[in-house]
Amino acid sequence: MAATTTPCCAPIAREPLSEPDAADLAVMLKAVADPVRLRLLSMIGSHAGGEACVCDLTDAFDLTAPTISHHLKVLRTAGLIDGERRGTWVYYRIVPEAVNRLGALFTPLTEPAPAGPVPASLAVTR
Amino acid sequence: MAATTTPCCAPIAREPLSEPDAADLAVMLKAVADPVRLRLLSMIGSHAGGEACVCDLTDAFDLTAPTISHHLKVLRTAGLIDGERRGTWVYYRIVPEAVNRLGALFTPLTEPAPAGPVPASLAVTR
DNA sequence: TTCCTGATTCGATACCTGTCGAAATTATAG
DNA sequence: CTATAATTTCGACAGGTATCGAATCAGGAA
Repeated sequence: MAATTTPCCAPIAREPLSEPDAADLAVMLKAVADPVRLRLLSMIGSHAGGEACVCDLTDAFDLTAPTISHHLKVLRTAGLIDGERRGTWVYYRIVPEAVNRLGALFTPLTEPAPAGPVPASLAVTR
Repeated sequence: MAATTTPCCAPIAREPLSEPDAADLAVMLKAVADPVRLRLLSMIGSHAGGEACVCDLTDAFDLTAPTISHHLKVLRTAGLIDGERRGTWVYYRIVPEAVNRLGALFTPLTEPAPAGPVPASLAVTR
């Protein structure tokens, strides 16, 4: 489901986001805009082997299993992680394309960029 | 206010995010996790001169002025934009450090990242 | 089979959030 | 000083969401 590697979207300060693109990205960002899910994503991504068992994740939080399961589902529905059952346990791993897409969106701007004349090279392309 | 250039945080898949860091980043991400605010941020960042007047922004949406003002406040509170009143109009511009911080968080991974040996030096800290 | 353990689904509840209309604020123009 | 325009603040309301306990599903072991 939703394995479509949508390329999409120049850096956020490059040109105005279209309404559909904004809506699409917002779905992904909403999934990440939560302390628990951020940590889950980080734990999964940094875990040895590139994947983590739900059993490992649950213990790190002061939350019940259903709640963790709910958060994992949100991340999976947003296309940020992918899960697979192997025997008794379920393993999740990051979907790199999705994370990279977010990284590309917030690509570095012109750095400190104090108030300058700022050449119109950054004008609205439109 | 809140001009503290919090460095913070390795790429999300590098090591598990600490609880405080996750909470901190979630605030910023919540601000961006909305279609309207995403477009506002994009319009401000890509506007000629690096700043945009509220009057310009309001017309692009099918929302009332109070609502747009609310969204701008959310973005400003999160430290993503900074506003300044000049005469009758209020101008907003992006805070590059904040956006860069998000970009760094979702920095590219090792690409396909299949199951590798990956030393257990990155286990869940707990 | 039957039991046990890991994980998800299902309701229910308390809280957060996006939106609006009305009122208040700020600054320019007559 | 009064009028007008641009923004913001203030309630208020509808819809969304994080969390839990209980029930359910999926495999492995006795």
